[in-house]
Amino acid sequence: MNLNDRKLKILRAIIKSYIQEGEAIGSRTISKKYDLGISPATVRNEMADLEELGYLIQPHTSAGRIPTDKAYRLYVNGLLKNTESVKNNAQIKKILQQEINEMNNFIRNSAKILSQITKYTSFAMSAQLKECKLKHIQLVPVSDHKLLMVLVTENSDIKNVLFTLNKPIEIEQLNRISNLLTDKLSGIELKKLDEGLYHKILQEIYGIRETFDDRLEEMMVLLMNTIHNYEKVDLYYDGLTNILNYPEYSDTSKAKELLSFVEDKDLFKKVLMNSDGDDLSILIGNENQFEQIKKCSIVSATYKVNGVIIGKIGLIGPTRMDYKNVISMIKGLSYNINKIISENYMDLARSEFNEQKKEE
Amino acid sequence: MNLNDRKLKILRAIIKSYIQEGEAIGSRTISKKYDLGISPATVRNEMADLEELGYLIQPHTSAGRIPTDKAYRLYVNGLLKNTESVKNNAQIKKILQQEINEMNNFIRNSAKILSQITKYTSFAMSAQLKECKLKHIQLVPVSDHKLLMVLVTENSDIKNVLFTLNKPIEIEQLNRISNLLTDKLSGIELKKLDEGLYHKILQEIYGIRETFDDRLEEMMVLLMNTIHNYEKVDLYYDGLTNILNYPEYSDTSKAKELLSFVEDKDLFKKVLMNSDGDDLSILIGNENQFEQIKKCSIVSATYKVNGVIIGKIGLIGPTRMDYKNVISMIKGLSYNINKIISENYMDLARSEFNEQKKEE
DNA sequence: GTTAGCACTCGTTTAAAGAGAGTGCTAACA
DNA sequence: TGTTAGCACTCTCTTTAAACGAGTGCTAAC
Repeated sequence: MNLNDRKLKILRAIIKSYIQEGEAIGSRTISKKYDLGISPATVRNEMADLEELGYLIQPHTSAGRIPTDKAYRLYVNGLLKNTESVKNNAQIKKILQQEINEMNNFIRNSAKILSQITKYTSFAMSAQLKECKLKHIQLVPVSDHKLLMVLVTENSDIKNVLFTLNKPIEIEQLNRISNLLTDKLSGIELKKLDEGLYHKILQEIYGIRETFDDRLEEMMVLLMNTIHNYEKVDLYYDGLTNILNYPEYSDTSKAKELLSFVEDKDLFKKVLMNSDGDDLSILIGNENQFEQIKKCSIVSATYKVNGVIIGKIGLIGPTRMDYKNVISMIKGLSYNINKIISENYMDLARSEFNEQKKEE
Repeated sequence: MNLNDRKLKILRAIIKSYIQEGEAIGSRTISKKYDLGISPATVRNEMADLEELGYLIQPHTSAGRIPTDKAYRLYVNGLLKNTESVKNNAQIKKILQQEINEMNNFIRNSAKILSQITKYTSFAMSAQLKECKLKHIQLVPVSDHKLLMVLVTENSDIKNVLFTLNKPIEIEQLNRISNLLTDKLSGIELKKLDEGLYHKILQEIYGIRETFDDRLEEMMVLLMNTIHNYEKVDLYYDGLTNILNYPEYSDTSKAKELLSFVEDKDLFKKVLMNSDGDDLSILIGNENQFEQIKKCSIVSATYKVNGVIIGKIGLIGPTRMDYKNVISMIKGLSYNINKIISENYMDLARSEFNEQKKEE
């Protein structure tokens, strides 16, 4: 038994209907609404076949049928081939108009708008520091025994790390050390900064000036430890309560199960870090690793600087998600995000910048 | 008609029962469980009086009675007089054991633990930048046209602000400007930094060195604008889904109403900023300003550095909140937070520091 | 002032009946 | 051989009615 053209048409009709209505659909409705020119009885036969093939299930005898994860996967794969991406959506254009200064805010705002448009729960995750190359290191005094290290990566990402010192240190010395660290460490991928490289760099430094700074070694050790322990990945979500709009979660205990899962950032980070690094990743129902979200789908896209993935943005919702809309939205969004990031962080021409230039 | 001793006892019994069970309570149960030595009929008479006085209401004729906001207020005021605060709670002590480097993380963790202990939704809010005095300013290059300004306040709070420049600037110059800004602006309350003071400072600077830096004025303007527009207050919450445990919110639409309200950080910030600056603030039901949370109570405490309030931490839950427990928890928590903050950020002796010292 | 007794109220639970949607199967049709 | 009408059957959801029960307010007695 094969998926002939008619079966496909019927399946698509069922999927579309279920995505919209959220209720099992019967043969009569299919043949009437989606006029395929065949009678309910014929549709019934085909539906029985589709069930046998694993694309449909019946919640109970006298109900209609609903699509399985397998059906959604087929449907989504079909959608992905005819890649349409919304580039001119008015709401997505709002994102373009944002004043973007801080990357984090920009991404968060984008996620917020995404959830508002789609009515699903959106999220945004930054990449791990380890994946990045350093560009600049600056030490800033905070109090006598507290010291802030600002790490600027080549993607123009900024990380703050606070230290506790055992004795105060003067600003001039901080600046000298900052410059030295920047000089020696810029361009190096943080994950490569292991014991070996660390000693090599220290050697180099001592090679230049025999007795430079008694605090330098302490700083280097702290820096090393920090980078090795810095697993922190920012995770942000918005529109959590959108989940409560869907009848799937009208039962509070079901809603709680899902919301608790999403609220647990560590858990949710695992989900996202395990999803592949494709530009567009779609995980449908059982394709998810964790039990609590096996009735959900997650659609996410990456955003990049210099071709390096620096984060993910996407949506989570019920498996009967409006994939068509969601995919084109997220494609359009990530296209725009990447465009804006490169305009802003690659120091290319930027409208605002050009305007200011004229006035000089 | 007055609130005599017996009425008070009965009212307290009803409140305690309702807080625990969440269900209207009748005269029979009161007289049996809380053996006050009076019959149900007598309790009934008193309950009728209490209803007339506005302390109780009946959901419907044949139901028991539940306390009104007025009753909770009376009860809470009573609790506040006999100030007990949990200082030795094992779970709160966990907070003491945290490794605290960054203030934000420390406060967030504390809020997280608070929600885990109490099973309500916790929040933590940082104070506005404007309220603080500056201690150090450091400019850090991010890219050719991006510049990071790190502001360190006297409370050792750290704020990052990103600028877009219209032409690149060298590191040496950045450091010089940083030093100058720090020199001139440290100790000044940010909200006092208005047009007048700004010009005065610029004059002073030009007085010292006639032509110092052509970029200095640009920096000052940016700084000014930033500080004036920097309304950002961090708001964090945890245990959002705890709300779903309470029968009050077993109806998804009710849950959604409340959760959406809390999720809207701007709205929730307003609530918190309007609450008084007392060490402990309790808003019960209708005492709240916004319709969406008039069936909730909010209990919050402040935390301080140098006597200046730098944030609030607290809980939101149904009006039948376990005030007794919550109050003592939050009191104990804020006591410990303040203790830890002063130990860490006032550069007083700290155990870890002392241990390190020995090894020298 | 307190309490037992009792009629009354009203939401909740339980059971039964009915409606409705949809199916699978059979037999007839093109 | 594929398609379709007809029909009995299944199962959930809704409706209706009855019984239940918790709690009250009032009255009269203690």
